[in-house]
Amino acid sequence: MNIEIYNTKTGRKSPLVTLEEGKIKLYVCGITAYDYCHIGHARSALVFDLIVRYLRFRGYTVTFVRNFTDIDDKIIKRAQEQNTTCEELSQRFITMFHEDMASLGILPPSIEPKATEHLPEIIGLIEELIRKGLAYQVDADVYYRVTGFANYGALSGRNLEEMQAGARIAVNEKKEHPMDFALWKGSKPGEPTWESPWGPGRPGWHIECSAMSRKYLGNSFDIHGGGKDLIFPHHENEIAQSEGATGDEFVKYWVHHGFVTIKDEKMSKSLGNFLTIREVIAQFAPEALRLFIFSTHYRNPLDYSETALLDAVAGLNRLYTCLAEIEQLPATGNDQAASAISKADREKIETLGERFLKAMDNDFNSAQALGHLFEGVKILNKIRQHLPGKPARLDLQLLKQGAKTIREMAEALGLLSQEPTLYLQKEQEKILKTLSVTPEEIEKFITARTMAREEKNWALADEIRDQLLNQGIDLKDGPTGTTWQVKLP
RNA sequence: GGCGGCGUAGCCAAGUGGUAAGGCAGUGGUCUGCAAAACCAUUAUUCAGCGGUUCAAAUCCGCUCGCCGCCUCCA
Repeated sequence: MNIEIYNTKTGRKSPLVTLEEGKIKLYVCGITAYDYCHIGHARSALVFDLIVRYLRFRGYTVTFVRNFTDIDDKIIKRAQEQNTTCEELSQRFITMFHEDMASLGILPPSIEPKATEHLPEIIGLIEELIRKGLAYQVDADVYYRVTGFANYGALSGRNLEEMQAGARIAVNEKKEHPMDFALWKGSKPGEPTWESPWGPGRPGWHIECSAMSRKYLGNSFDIHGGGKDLIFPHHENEIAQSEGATGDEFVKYWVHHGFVTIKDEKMSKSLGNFLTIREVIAQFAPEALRLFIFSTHYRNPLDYSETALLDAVAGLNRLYTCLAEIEQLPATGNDQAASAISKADREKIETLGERFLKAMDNDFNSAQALGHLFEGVKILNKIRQHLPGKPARLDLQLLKQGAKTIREMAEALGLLSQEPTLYLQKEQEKILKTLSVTPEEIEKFITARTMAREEKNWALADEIRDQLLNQGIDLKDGPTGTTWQVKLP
């Protein structure tokens, strides 16, 4: 089995062949630190968390670099508005970002470089480009000369003529070509400044990623990722800078994920339709958000809604409930009894792992992979439900093995890592806290109801039950008495 | 205007040439005094529409309609 990856550059899926046997070098464009992260950022982080976890699960050694843009126009503007420094502002939101990532269960990258800590590398790279005739200075600015790089537009499938025809950008008279972009910007008064051969200034946006990826991963590396909106101009410009300077192929596989939408529109600040990670996880468990995001293939758009998250919570409960039920099965079974499991079901469980891997190997198709897991749950539940009083040893073995496989596979996605019974208990407690009844009160109601039931006063018994149900408590009459549980969503 | 993507059941979503995974909701059932919970079963002769290629198409090709994104900062 081999992993296939969709490459934006070729527009096709192709087998993953790494530059170095068994090793993957991965660079992902991180955030510009000037505001709270929204669920679009969460998707980005989760998608690459999935890719890193899965590649490691498949045996690769992954070096994962994700940068912070901590100097840029937006940061300068926001810092001025808040009457603070760029440094303080960006550091504050980097801290917030780390908090968000921790609560989402995102594995930390191997390296998290910041633009402002790599000025020597950035300046060096710009000098290299000037030397090669791929950049030129105008006043205090330095621009990249796009006409000097033959492949400009190859990643995004455009050419310079087309881009000019539909250009919505105001032409900057200082530039040789309208598509030339800034590598270095001379600073205006009051802005953060670094010394450079072109006078005091600061780096343009794209150059930092070229400089930092080269420093930590080399001239060529395996995978570069980000949101689809970064294809142009950001990643196009990175290629021009890096390949222009080194002459080597910059990146082998370009991986871009789709957007999170709300009511089918891209989340954006201007539309005001974005939700922060904090807002969402205040309402829903991070693991449910993870399941929700992985339930669609990473390249497709994903529409956020409360209903969709509620569905994910229900799905998570289903998975954990199945695992918890199987845990409670007896450890030993009847050696004499014949298996009560059909051949088809046995096969489905036995091939679950390989079917899961096949789906994930196919461009990280987590939606399909999760489908297999849910199918496994369905079969496991069916088998367990039909288990005789003294189940066959073989059948118990299959159930336990199936549950183990489901957990192992799910953990490769960062899911189902909690103890199933503990998870369910915690969910109960969490909801119980929001209800208006206490466990003591519930017990009192149950005692009263049991008396009513003994007197066959069904009307009163049902009234008590309905009352509790209204408050979010389900009663369950069993052979050994009445138990209760919080109604899960 | 240029480039790209999408349209599969009430909703969400896989499936990219061999006869429609999975989840949520609904319905029926097991259980129960009746319920609830849990579990099981079931739910698309059909994949936006119309043509074409093929023994065979949701999958390939063409056209039409609808939605979205990029081309400016953006995950």
